[in-house]
Amino acid sequence: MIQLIRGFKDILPAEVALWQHIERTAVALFAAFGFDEIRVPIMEKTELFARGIGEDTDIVEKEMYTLEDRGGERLTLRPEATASIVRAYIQHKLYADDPLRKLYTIGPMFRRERPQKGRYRQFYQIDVEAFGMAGPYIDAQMIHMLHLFFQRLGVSRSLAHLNSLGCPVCRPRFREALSGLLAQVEEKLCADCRRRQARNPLRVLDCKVPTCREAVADAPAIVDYLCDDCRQHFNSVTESLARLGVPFELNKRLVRGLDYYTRTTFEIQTDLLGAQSAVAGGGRYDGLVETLGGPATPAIGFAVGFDRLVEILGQRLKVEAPKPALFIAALGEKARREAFYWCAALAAAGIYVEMEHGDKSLKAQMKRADRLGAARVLIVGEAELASGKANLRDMATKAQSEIALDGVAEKLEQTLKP
RNA sequence: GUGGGUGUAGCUCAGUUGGCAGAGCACCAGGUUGUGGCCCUGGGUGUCGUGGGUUCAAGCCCCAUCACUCACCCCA
Repeated sequence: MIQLIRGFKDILPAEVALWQHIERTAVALFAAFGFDEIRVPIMEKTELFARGIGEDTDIVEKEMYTLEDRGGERLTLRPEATASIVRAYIQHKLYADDPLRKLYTIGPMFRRERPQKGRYRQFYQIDVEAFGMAGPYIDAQMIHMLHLFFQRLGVSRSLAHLNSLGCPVCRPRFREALSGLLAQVEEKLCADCRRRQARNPLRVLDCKVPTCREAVADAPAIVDYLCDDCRQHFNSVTESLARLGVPFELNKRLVRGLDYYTRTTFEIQTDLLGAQSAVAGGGRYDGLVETLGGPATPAIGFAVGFDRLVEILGQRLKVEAPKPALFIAALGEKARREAFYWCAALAAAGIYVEMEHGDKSLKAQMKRADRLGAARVLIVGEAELASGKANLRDMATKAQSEIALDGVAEKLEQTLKP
């Protein structure tokens, strides 16, 4: 048997209702905040991600699905959506009409990691981006919207973690101070952190090895090194969140793995997913549009881990399968033929009807009608075809009435119309 | 990429010292010659993940491999 690719997943009919529910909730909420949907390809030139996400990140270094197409071009299945949306924003000059653009997209992403709970090689994200707004209000609005989204879905046990990574003015100062401390405690750091120390010292801060945590316990906090502009921006964001009633927690260890982030970064964390605590995350990336060849444009975005959300909600939220308004129990080939056309007519009229296609006993057909939760059953056999009248049974009350077969589809449509 | 755990029926899982492949639920049929749920009776629906090896004999022991899973790592 051919099995699906490791780390990939089928979303079976039983789960799809929940996926659609989440999607509808998102779409309605985002629309109210003025976000438009954009759909971008799942494959891009490798260079886009290398430049956008950063050559030194784990994603680009070892997790991308990259291939050479028949023309020798290097292509990559997208590991995230931001780079594509930024590319589209630049390529189609979406800033020309109005530099302020609020966009979202929903779709699959690909990263070749070792699968585990809440982590797949093809996974889905709801990705939201806002371009052209430099001020702190959009930061607060995004986190507020995310909060409302989770609230509407009934996600409990989750909290927004918040930090600021500064800007090209103040981050180097912090980096230097941090490097100074790391040099002092180098012997206590794990091998990974010693490697990080040189290339990306900020990452040492979110190492989970206890000895590392201890070693950097009194490391300087980046929020203490922010320049005046960044400090003011960050204060304003936290004030707005407080006033909007969004619960959050400052987390000076919140460092994110993509190079493009500046200033505000945030994550929604939960303890319901084992080691995968982040169910949504994002931040400001004021330099990315320019890096990718567009005009200098401030921007901020976040992504929600769709699969993780499904996992959190899965146990709790049950969406009922639709039940047929009618089941036609047909006995004999002639009756089945008529039933087939009645079903077709009713479905065309928007009424959900089921029938039995095999040569089954009435008892078996009644059983199936019951299992499907059909409200009524139309029973038609040789005798009914001959007399021109069939029985219509109400499954709840067991009451049965006669219905003339002449123009029966139209009559049923009237009776069953919601 | 590293480490641990698990793979037996559609699902959840038993399977002793190596000796005929099992249970519950689900499903199908019948009890009722044309009427659902409850009940009764009957039916196992299986490449014991896969491929080798040891053995008279392997679901069980050995090797390899694949998948799932948890953790590291990373992130959504």
